Amino acid sequence: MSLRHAVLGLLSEGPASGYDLMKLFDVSLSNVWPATQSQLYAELGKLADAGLVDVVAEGPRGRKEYAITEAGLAELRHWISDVEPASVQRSDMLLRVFFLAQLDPEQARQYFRHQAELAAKRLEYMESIRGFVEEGGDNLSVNGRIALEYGLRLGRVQREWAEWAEGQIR
Amino acid sequence: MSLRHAVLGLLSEGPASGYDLMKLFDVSLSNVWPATQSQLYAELGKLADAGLVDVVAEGPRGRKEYAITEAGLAELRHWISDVEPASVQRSDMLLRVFFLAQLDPEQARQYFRHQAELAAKRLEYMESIRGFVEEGGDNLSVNGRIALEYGLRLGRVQREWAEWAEGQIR
DNA sequence: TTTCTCATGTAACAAGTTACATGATTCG
DNA sequence: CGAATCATGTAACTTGTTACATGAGAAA
Repeated sequence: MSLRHAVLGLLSEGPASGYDLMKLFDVSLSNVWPATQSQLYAELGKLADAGLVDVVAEGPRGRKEYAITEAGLAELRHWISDVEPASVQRSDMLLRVFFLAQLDPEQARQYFRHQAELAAKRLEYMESIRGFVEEGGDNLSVNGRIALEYGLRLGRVQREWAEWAEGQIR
Repeated sequence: MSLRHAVLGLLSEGPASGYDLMKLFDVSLSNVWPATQSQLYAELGKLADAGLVDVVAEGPRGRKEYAITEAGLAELRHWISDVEPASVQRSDMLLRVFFLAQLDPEQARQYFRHQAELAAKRLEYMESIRGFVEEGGDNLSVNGRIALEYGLRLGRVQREWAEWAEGQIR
């Protein structure tokens, strides 16, 4: 049920339309919780049915502006502090590692080299948006920087681990 | 389509029944790719329909033993070396971080403290299975140790990051 | 003989993906 | 006027979760 809370979280910063949320998602949450446009609109409908958000205004082109309700805020806070985050995170990158014996050693080393490169690229990307996010003083930016720091640290261990792993293949 | 390849990967080590695979999953892959029993049996059926595995023996209690086919091995190798792993990994733990402004500062610090503790517990758990996995000389164990090393390094940054983040909340 | 483990499956539902459909308004 | 952008939605499909159903064979 995390998409639901992602939407509630964005709306906790102020009212927005589905279209607004979509764009907001793309520049913020999509790195930790991707969502598609159709998923978003469907979720807004369900959220409204459940009374966690309200349609507070209707604009041109059928635009509907949503705002979080008291019940929605309560649900959001409850989710943040009382619900345990998922303990296992799926990784098809690590899944492949288990089966590397199906490749010959040089290909297996290549796999790790490639993962190291990808991690390096992600690091570069995160460094680049760091300057961009640096400015925002809003809640999302402040906490987004904490999340970004996680990404940076994660990227570094990924790169180092992949380099180490390459050396493990004899 | 990763479950499919997880099953192919396990079968690449030798024939097994759905029941065998289930137990194997629990002690190995479930940490990087959880799957339920019903998912497994369904996938085996689809895999057989697609000609990537064959039923090579039938035993007591309706037991069916599956073996990977040449086509299955080819598909597995192709997936490992030619298909890019997913670039974004969902994290509802990081998602919550974006919305921490909804809690008061002490609660937010508590959140990070709790995450640091969880990371420490996971580290302990991984240290404990490390000795256990240390022995196996089979392919799955050798590469499993490389995956485990990833888990250990990840756990350490998670703990350190959470401790750092706690200090960021003013 | 009763209980445990082995063993496979179905059904209902929730979540996520991909593609398509449609139309209003704004801007150059 | 034509193109870009704004704006919402539906449909088909795949993947994952939860719960239930059933029964054979082994061991106590």
